[in-house]
Amino acid sequence: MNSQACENRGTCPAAFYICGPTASGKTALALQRARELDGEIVNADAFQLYRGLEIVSAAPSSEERAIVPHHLFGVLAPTDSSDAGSYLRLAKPVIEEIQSRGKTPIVTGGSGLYLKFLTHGPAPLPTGDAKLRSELDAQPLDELVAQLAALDPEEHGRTALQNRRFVSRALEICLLTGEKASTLRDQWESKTAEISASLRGIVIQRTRPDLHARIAKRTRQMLNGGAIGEVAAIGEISANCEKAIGFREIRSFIAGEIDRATCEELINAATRQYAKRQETWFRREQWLVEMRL
RNA sequence: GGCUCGAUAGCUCAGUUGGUAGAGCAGCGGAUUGAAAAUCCGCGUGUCGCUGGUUCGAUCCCGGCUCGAGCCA
Repeated sequence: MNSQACENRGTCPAAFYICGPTASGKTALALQRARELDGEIVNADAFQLYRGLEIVSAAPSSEERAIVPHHLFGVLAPTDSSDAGSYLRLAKPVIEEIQSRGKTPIVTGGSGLYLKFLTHGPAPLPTGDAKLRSELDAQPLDELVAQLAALDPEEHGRTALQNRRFVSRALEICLLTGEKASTLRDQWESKTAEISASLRGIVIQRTRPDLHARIAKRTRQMLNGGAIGEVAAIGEISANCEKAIGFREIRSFIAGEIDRATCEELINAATRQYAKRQETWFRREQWLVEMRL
């Protein structure tokens, strides 16, 4: 089906995207497609970018990586931070390089925002500023909301004002650029539809009971397969990297705060919730072809 | 065997001086362009153990039964 998608595009080798919720089987499918298409796999998972979290982030094994070329796995140190913009800067040259050799990049991952940047390009917005963010974090939410209302009434009107992250980001854009966040965002919005029309990819779908069973099985394999040692071995870690599902729970288990069964269930619940958010995200990406497994 | 306590949502529990019930967690739906495995919004999903009785009306009061915990034997 993707070879056909490729021909339709007329500019083979295009990139092919494999998306879907965590534990849905993206890694296995990517391997299969890569062999069929003589392709190479490019990571689009925010946490598989990190080194030292291979087990917790369910990164492809070294055996799997040996089958076809894999890119952007374990390229960041645990002390590094990442965001959608830096991912785009990392991934774009890699993808172009693969294409230049006549191979098809099989971009695989479940980080919706990262994929969005890759497929639809960055908005003309500034990178997050750590110093400004910590200043904004120190202020009460209603003050941030009031500031946003004053600087950019339109953005204020369409932002979820209970969401501190969204409010501070909107404010950050205004303060950093001296322009209105609403205007800058509109510039990006207007061009996304035509971009979507040129993209080819699939989103894996599974029934909830199936997905939940797969999550439970994978969590158990992780815990039995070295995840605890992996977390114990990690030294310094950035606040960004620390947010990997499983990391905090396993640390808590190692510290004796929770027992192993609780640790396992907490990881399962967090993973199920994440998977649900991913499904909601990808449901909106209408260019993705649904693939029921 | 006797006595006491408990039995309410998937789980842990609250509650109704008798008018068919609500929290947390789980779950479900959604938002989401630079922290995104993040952050935020919405939704209660129920034979109130079973069975008789009292009552206009019982999840609540009374009797019996079942199961569980504890105490005494």
